[in-house]
Amino acid sequence: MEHPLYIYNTLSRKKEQFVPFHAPHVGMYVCGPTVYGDAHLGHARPAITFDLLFRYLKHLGYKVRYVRNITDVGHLEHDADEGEDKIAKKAKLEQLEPMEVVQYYVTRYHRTMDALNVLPPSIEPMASGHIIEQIELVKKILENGYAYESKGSVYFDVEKYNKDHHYGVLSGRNIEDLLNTTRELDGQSEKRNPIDFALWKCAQPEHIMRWPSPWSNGFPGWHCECTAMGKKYLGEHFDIHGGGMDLIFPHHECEIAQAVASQGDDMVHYWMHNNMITINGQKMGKSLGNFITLDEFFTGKHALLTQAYSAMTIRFFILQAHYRSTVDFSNDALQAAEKGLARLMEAYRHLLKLTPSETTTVDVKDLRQKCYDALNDDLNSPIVISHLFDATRAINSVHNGKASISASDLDELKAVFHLFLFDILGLKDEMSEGDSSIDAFGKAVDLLLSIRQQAKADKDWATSDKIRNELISYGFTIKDTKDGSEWSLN
RNA sequence: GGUUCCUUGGAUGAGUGGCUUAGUCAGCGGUCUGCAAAACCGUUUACGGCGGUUCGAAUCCGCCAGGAACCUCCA
Repeated sequence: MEHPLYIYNTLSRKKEQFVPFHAPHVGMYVCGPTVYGDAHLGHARPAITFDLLFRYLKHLGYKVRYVRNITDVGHLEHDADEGEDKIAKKAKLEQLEPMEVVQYYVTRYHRTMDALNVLPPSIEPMASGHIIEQIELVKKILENGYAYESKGSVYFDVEKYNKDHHYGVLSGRNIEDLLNTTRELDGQSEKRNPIDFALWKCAQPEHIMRWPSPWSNGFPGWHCECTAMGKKYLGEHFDIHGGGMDLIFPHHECEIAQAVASQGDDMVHYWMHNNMITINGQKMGKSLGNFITLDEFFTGKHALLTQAYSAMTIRFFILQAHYRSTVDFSNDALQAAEKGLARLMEAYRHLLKLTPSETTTVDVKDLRQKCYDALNDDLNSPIVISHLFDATRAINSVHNGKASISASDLDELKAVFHLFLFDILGLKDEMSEGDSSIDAFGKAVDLLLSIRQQAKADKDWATSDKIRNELISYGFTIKDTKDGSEWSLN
């Protein structure tokens, strides 16, 4: 491979060449949502980041198995081991079965991901469907002596583990600091050490979600699901594990500890983490209450939003920043993204209609390679987009008759534009998604514009302007070109 | 307090030792146009502060200032 793919590995804090364990197969696991609320802008970040990776790896010819879990049990509020289960709390609040809450939000999550053109993963396992695998994991860790039972619950013995291995490899922590900074919380008497984390929790009498186990009727600790399900579907060693940066500690750190404690080594080769989306410089998050759901973006119904933003605008906005940078939300930034995206899409529509010439005066030769180079450099989507904007300038020049392009260059340009814009970046042209009623509607508008064209030819400016101004007042945008008028609906 | 990271022009957001500009949005000037819009061309403002390494630093190192994430659930 001439220009290999490099990705940043959180474990080494370096960009590393991507070499799969068993090419052409690639195993990829990404932490999905806990389904007790609607997805917000922050959830779109990992979904889109790893969708880009998924699409690109497939394009490179890999056979990718992409596992993205749904957390529907075991994720507790307030404190990792003492709080109330998030799903159960929501269920109680709304007087529903926990699984009704899960079903409701999973359906809505899928709909939102679909709108963002995020491809479904290969497997989307639920934690509650893998209790047996998680119990097996806990048993194994107990057998190996890295866990202990206490009042029906099982805890991971971090101090013991740290004697043989390093607890903190991923997050760059060491156990002394953790011991000094871990908060003292109520009800931790079951644990030998405050930094120990739960592998299995004995359910309180009022707790609805519970399963039998050798230790008690209870439920698995949060970190178990990813270790158990990753192993089940991707094997003891797989290539990529992704998620948000906020999961590095404790979630992913604990996953590593669980893997090492159960099988002797970590399962994961490349740990990848997307950065946060901020709002007024602060992380957008559920606990901070400063989040805006994706549905609210799509409808514009939120106090902080001055307008609605399409799913593709959101996707483009996210792809315009590198996934390891924070990105700050603002209406200005989103409006800029909306306009930029519209320009790209319009260029693509122009591209399809260009007629080739004998000679080429625009340079399209290196475009494909430049885009590959950008992606190979740790998925640098903003650079890919900047190259597509360069191409946009060339396309518009030809469209305006100020430049020419040969048939072969035109074909190449079409192929490259389509490949990167649609197939890999996963954007789509929301204007051109027509059904028959839209088609008929479009033809009617075309007819009006052809009447206007005739009026212009007759220098009947009154009629011409009336048609244009009325259409504009209905929300259309009218653009006059050499070959007639073009329209779009805002 | 600890760990990790960030600070680029009016707004966003790449880049990482010199070679060629990131790009987008906004602004300004021009071309085009019946007038506009769009498009195209040109263009203004920049690398937090101080010191060091170097022939040369926005880019490496140190210190300082400011900010963020994680250390409690969070994508």
